[in-house]
Amino acid sequence: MDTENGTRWLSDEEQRAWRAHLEVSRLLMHQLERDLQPFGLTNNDYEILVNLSESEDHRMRMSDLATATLQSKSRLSHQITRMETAGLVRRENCESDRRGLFAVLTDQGWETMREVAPHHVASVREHFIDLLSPEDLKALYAALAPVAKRLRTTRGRA
Amino acid sequence: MDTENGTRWLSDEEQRAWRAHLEVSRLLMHQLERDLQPFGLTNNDYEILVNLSESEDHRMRMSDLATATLQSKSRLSHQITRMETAGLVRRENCESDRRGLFAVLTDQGWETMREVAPHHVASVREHFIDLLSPEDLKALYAALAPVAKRLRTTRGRA
DNA sequence: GACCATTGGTTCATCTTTCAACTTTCTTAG
DNA sequence: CTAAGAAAGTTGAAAGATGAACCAATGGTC
Repeated sequence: MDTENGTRWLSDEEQRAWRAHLEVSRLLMHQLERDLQPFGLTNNDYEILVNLSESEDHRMRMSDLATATLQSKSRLSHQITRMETAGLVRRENCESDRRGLFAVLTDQGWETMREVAPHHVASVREHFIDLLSPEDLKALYAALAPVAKRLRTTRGRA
Repeated sequence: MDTENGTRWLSDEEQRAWRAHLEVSRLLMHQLERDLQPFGLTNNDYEILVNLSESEDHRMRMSDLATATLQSKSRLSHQITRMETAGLVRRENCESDRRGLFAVLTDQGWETMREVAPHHVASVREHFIDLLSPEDLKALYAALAPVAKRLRTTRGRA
């Protein structure tokens, strides 16, 4: 116990690591968002496109997509509606489960992806990856992977 | 060049470090938000409270607060309005610059802070800090500090 | 094979964020 | 001194996010 009420406050080392993580994650998201802006995409849009691009037949069930992108069903539904009107994606019925829907990449969506991906990767490199040494990368992954794992399982309640 | 069009795609090592960072930052924010919810605060609220608590006289100029919390003036203005109606904060005029305003912590705001902070720290420990070894912490900071620095200066255009 | 809890998705109301327009005060150059 | 421009904040409308309520379709189970 560090203080009279038993709270274990953060040490300086802990504090600065924590604040660095916080600051980087926010600034980085903003920067990536800015770099996507010229292409008329948001980070959310892009993430959906990535998921669909990497999937069998360029399609995913709504629920799976929601899980993969860590969004609520509701939010994803709105998001897909927007992307649908933008022509990047379309909804398609599911034969085997008639409640279900697929989100499917359109040709235009795929074309957009092919055009934008290189710029996005460049942006990730410029603002993050290329600023880290190979050791940094290893250390980062080693440190964060367990955190991610725990958060993933904790999710929904702890 | 890795491919015909000259894009330097991410290696597996790079990819997984990048995705780990991404995943942690999102899950973590959600978790912290959930843990603040019982106290009726959002992450944004809490961050404002922290900034004001740590400031001289528990007050900050709106612009400085906006900069410190990486928010737009507009967003901060709305945010403070909400916190003002919640009784956590009040606006006060600035003598020396009559365009300016201070956001000032109310007694209730300070009391809230004293009550909530221990829980928040516990949450940060449980979901992040305590999952990292001292070496992890050092490595994390060493890796991220330069990234943060660059993003901070890059901000607004690159 | 009828019932009921689950699952998959959408919708509506509400709250938050964003963006551009606007007011007031300050600063500075001439 | 004064006019032009910058800086500090606010405001309002439009877009996005959240959460609860809702409607089907499914999958047991008795």
